[in-house]
Amino acid sequence: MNFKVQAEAGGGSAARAGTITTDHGEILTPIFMPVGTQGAIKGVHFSEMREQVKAQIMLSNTYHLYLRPGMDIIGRAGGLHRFNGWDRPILTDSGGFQVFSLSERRKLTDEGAWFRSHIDGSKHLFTPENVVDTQRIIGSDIMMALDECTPGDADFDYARRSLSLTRRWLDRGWKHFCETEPHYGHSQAFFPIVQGCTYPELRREAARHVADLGAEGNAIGGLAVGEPTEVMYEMIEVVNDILPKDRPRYLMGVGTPANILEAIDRGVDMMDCVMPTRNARNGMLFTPYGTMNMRNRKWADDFSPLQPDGAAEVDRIYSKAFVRHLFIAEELLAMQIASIHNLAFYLWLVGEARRHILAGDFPEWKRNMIPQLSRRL
RNA sequence: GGGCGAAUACCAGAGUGGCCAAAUGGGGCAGACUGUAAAUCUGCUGGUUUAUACCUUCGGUGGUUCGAAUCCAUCUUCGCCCA
Repeated sequence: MNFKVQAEAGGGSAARAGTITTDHGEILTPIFMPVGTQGAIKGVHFSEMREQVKAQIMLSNTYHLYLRPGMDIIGRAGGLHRFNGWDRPILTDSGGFQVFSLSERRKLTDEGAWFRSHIDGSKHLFTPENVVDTQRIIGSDIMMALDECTPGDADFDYARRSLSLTRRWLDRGWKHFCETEPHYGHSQAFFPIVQGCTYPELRREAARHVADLGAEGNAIGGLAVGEPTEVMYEMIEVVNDILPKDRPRYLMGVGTPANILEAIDRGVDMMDCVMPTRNARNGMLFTPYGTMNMRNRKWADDFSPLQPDGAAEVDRIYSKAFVRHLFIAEELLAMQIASIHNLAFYLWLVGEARRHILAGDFPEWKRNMIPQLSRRL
């Protein structure tokens, strides 16, 4: 994997535009990565991902694929790319987020994280090493370290101990990564993750440790997990001050359209979030002019296109009234259209950010966009 | 012409003497959703800007009763059956 910075926004902004090169193709940054937890983007075909969403890389999840269909199947398929047919880059999360989201069904030890499967209750141990092995079998272009995603409201003592565990796990995972080889002939990168909750001193310490590793890219985790948004922005600044500028920075699990622009402004290059797809399934559309709840009666006889100037074909061929009808009638197509729309919008948003960074007017553009994005139409 | 049944909030539909402003669904409104155990969850939905409070409601009218959506009489409308 290789990263080149092409332009910096300047004018008080840390935003930059770059290119990540992987064996499965190039990624123009800043980039948003649609989440396909189980190897599939819910409700969206890969042809739609390519032609309408214009996704350049997708996310998948080690925990889910490990449980189902299991590594035997993924391995025999020849890795996830072969298994699901997506030939562009794939990034896999390690299961660290499940340490957080399934907290009541897991137990953390120094050895690793014990999980009870959410599917059948069976017990499984994730270690920093076996999570690397699993991601080798998946064949993701970018694999993530096993970490504890610390809740945003953790007290200092908990956050300190949690970070210490994440750091020990990271050292072991990194070592194991360096000692093992890819299985399928394409190279794989390993991203360490900065934790530290909302405590700047912990974040700095974690960022220094991560930076010292010299990985091909670095991630910021444990944000948008309960802390105030302003605190999240502050943590991004604190961390990005330390993380190397010549490596991509990945802010994990963030966020709203406004969050994404603020993160880019602070020097983040990669982001992912379930929001565009999950909220789509729940009837919410994001647009450059605000959000729409497609179940509202006010769209019942609005026969204008979803978004006349939208990035996706669905924006022009389907009307608001029709999509509202599909949601009320619980037609599957409603969620498919909404998911394609939202992902296409997110990709449009980061694409515009990149364009404005290159054009040199990113700060003004961002300032104008932010108030619009959170309006309710 | 005769017989039977039914009329409940926006819709459907429970409730058959007090715990009923009235279950439940739908619809409507509002909110949530951030490295996906989520096509999910929460709240409101007669009025009175707050309410364990008051007022107006269960086809119309008139009764019985301390008390009626619930019982009685009658009228109206609708459905089914017999002529």
